[in-house]
Amino acid sequence: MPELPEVETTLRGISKKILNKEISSFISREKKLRWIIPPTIGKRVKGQRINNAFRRGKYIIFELDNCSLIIHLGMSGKLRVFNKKMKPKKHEHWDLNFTDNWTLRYTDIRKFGVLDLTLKNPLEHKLLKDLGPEPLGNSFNGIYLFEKSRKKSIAVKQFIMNAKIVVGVGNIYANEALFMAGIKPIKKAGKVTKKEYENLSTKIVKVLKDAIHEGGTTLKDYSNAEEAPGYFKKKLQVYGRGNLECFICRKNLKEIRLGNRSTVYCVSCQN
DNA sequence: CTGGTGACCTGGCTGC
DNA sequence: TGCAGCCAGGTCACCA
Repeated sequence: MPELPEVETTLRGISKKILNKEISSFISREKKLRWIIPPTIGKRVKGQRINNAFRRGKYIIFELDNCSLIIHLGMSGKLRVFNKKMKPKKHEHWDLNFTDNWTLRYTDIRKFGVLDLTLKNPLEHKLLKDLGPEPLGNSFNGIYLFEKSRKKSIAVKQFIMNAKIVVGVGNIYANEALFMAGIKPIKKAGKVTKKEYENLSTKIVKVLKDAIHEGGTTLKDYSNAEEAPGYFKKKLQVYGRGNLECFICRKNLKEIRLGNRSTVYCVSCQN
C-alpha cells in the first residue's frame, strides 16, 4: 500500500471520522509489529480526544490531549474505520475504540508497521527528527537536491529514496520520476547536474500530486487479491514493466536490482 | 562519515 | 498437487 500518496489518502479518509472523538479504549492483539507496541498505550489514551491528525513523510501522527501516537504503515499496513461490532479478522492487530459506535482498526499482514506513543513533541521523536523536507512543501526543489548530492557516489535513485534527503519517495515513484525526468537510476547522485535536478524535482512533485489525485496506487490487496483500478493501471510508465516496451521509444525497458529494490528504466530515454 | 547488506514478516506466484 | 525459492509498497541496524 503505502508511499506518500497512499499515506495521504489514508489520512484524508480517516480524519473526519476520528477527529475530536473521545477514545474509550485501545486494544492490541499483537505485542509487536516492527517494534514492541508500548503496553501503556491503553491506559494513556483512554478518555482523551484526537485533536489533530497529520502526516510527516510516511508517518501519521495523532495529537491527543497530553500525548501523541506515531503510526507507520510499513509495507502492508492499512488504517480503516469500522463499526465496533465488526469482529477483527486475521492480521487486524489493533483497535482504537471511540465512545460512539466506531473503531479505528489497523491491519498489517507483514507487521513492518509501527505504533509508538510519545509525551513530547512528536516531531522530535527519534523516528521523525532526522527526516528531510516534504516534497510537496516549499523547501524542496532542484537546488536543494543538487547541493545535498555533491560528492555523493550513491545512485541517484537511492539518493532520492533516502528519507533523510527527502521524505515520501518510495520505490514506485522513484522509478516513475526518474523516467519522466530522463535520468538513469544508476547514475551517481553527485554526477547529476543542477538542471537535471531541477527537472527531477518537478517530476517528483508531479508524480506524487497526480497519485494523490488518483487516490494512490494500490497494487494488490493481499486479503482478497483484487487488482485495483485507477492510477496503477493507467499511469505507471515503468514500474512493474520490465522487458515491456517503453511508451516513448518502443524499445524494451530494462529491469535491474539496485539496493535490493526492483528498478526499471529505459536505456535510450534515460541518460 | 559513507555506502552496502541483512533483517523484520506473511503470502502470492512461478517453475520443477 | 506439493513444495522450494523468489518477490513485494519500507527502513533500521550493523558492518566494512
